[in-house]
Amino acid sequence: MSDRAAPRAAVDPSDAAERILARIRERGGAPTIYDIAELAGVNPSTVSRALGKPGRISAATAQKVEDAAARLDFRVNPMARALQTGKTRMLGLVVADITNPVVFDIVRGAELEAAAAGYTLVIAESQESGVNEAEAVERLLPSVDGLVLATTRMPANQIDELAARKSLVLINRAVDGVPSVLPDVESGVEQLVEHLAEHGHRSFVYLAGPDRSWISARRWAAILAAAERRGIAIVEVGPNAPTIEGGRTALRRVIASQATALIAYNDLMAIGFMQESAAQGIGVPDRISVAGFDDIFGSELIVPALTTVRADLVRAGRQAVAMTLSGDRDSAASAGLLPTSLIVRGSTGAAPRR
Amino acid sequence: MSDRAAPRAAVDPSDAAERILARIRERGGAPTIYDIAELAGVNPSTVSRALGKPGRISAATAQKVEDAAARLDFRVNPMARALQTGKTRMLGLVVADITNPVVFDIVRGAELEAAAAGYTLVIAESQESGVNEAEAVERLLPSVDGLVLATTRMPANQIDELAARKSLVLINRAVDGVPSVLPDVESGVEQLVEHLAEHGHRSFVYLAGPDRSWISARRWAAILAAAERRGIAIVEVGPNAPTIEGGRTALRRVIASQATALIAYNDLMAIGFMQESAAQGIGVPDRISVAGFDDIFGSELIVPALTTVRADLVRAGRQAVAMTLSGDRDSAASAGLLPTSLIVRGSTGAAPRR
DNA sequence: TTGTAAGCGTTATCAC
DNA sequence: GTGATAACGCTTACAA
Repeated sequence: MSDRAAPRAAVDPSDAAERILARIRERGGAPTIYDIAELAGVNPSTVSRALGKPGRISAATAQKVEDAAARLDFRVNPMARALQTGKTRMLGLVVADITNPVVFDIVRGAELEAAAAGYTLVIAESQESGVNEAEAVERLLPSVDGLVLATTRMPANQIDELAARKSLVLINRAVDGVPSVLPDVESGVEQLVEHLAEHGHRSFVYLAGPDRSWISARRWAAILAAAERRGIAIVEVGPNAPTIEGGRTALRRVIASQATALIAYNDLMAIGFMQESAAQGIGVPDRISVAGFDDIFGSELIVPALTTVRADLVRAGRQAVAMTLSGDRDSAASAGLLPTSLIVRGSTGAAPRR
Repeated sequence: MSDRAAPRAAVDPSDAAERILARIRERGGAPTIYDIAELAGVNPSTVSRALGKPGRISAATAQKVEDAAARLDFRVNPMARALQTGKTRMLGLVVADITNPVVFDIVRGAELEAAAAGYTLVIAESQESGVNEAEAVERLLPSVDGLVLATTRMPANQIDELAARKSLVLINRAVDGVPSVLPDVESGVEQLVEHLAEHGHRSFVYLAGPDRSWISARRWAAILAAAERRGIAIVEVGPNAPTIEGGRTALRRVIASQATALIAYNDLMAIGFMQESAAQGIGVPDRISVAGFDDIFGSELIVPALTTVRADLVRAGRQAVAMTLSGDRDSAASAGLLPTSLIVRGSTGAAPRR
């Protein structure tokens, strides 16, 4: 081994590091691969390779580079990398309303999956407005490698256009040719309608969500079909705001229908409806049974606790991100539907006797 | 006016646009300022100026550039801009637990303010773990211009270090020399303790939050002082997980203390405690009064509804982002404390007779 | 007011 | 296996 140090290499390496660190501090920036290259005595391109693709470099050089990088506390500049590669390693997630409990689980799932893949998640809120949503999408688009739209309000053609530009995945919305993560609405609805039918209910109201909500239409279709199959009377009341307030203000119209069971577009509306019922002295479930969708936080706190159709939203978030990253359009079909299940609680019971 | 077109400029401008668009499509990228420059017949730097600093360009040129940009559907590449300027126009927000309702409002406030300032908000979750938090911060750091840490678990020295590197603002945590947004704990606590005292309570329990939670310690200190001032007996029970489960498992220890009023670190714990009380047949507020902090979604749903100390968390989020952007350390002092207020609901009532 | 040219920190394409 | 060099798309002195 040529262990004897070359006489002219007598510079104290830790001194060199100090000198470089001082220079970095002085220019007030972060260390770059040039700094590392200098300290390790190699070319910047070698540093890039050593850090980026471990295989293609000699073990000795790789070690030198890694040591130098650690010594200088180096982190790659994501902007510079993105500029060169065209990949930002960021993902966008657009949701309608961050304060809606339904969204939390989606966000968490997406965050988990994104972080696991080394991606950074950027979240934007549309506040239930299509215009805001389009703006948010435009703002995010140049910075992200892919986009997840949860319960989007955008028209199908806009979505198509978007999908052509970026890897795009939809949650709770189907558009031909665009990958999406969808709950198996039928299965949960079937259980719910069966549960209500068993309790003697022969007349339902569906309290619809917002006007152009794809998923609200989807739920309505499933409920309608299941009710028809059993010869149960059903009407759709709406559209309504998908909020507590939306549920509250619908009370009178629902009661006027003389239905004995209410299925709300989501738990928030069901909760609003129940609050207003309580205020008006209308008994739940004695006078009317109430059910919702989503099983949000709060559904088991309210009295009576809310019967609801739950979907695994954390999984939806994870899956959407995974699909966005794979960029594989065909996986959309193969992904299948997310299972849903009925959670029976106190807000549903026997239909009142005529 | 020299209105007559120069003979050699006879190229159909819309043709030129088509040609450039085709080229862009072919190379599979987004339009750049070079494309605009070509179409508008000016230099790229002029495009940059026209788009970036409207004042410093002739109206005619500015118009040409804007038209060309619109025609090509141009958007600046944030990465390229960031690389040059060192500013990413992104802000990081690190929260302990996205699914904790307290966090929603902070997120929404931060999002609102960031969007208004043209910044993009990047959210990371630490899942209540200091290690995860440090990781998330490191991951975010190179991509953001500033950072907001909500209820951080990081040690003060790490926070100091961070603040030296980036514009940093804390929510619900104070560290010397680092700007922070803090609630006026004393005022809300004073109201709460007074409310309980008026109802005859002479013995309290404070159900503490996590071990190193600065804000839990803060609340305890305020409660302790207010109780002492009135000669009310008080003990701290904990630390506990700041969750429903944390509240549930504390029931026995709280009851054993024979206190007549419980103040929980947050609403989640208070709700957990009440759920377990109900399960054990312990009446709230007949046997023990319960109060929390935060006024989360769900606090008014549970029965009895929860008495709680509310702070304006949306405002906290907004303010934190605004402070991060201003980068003004002194504004920390001038910002003052966020007002808090007591929301009295059914979970607190008269102390049981001895 | 506008053009010229350098540079931000990486990665990719060549050579050697 | 490693070094030189040219991009990536934008901003910004400095010239003109």
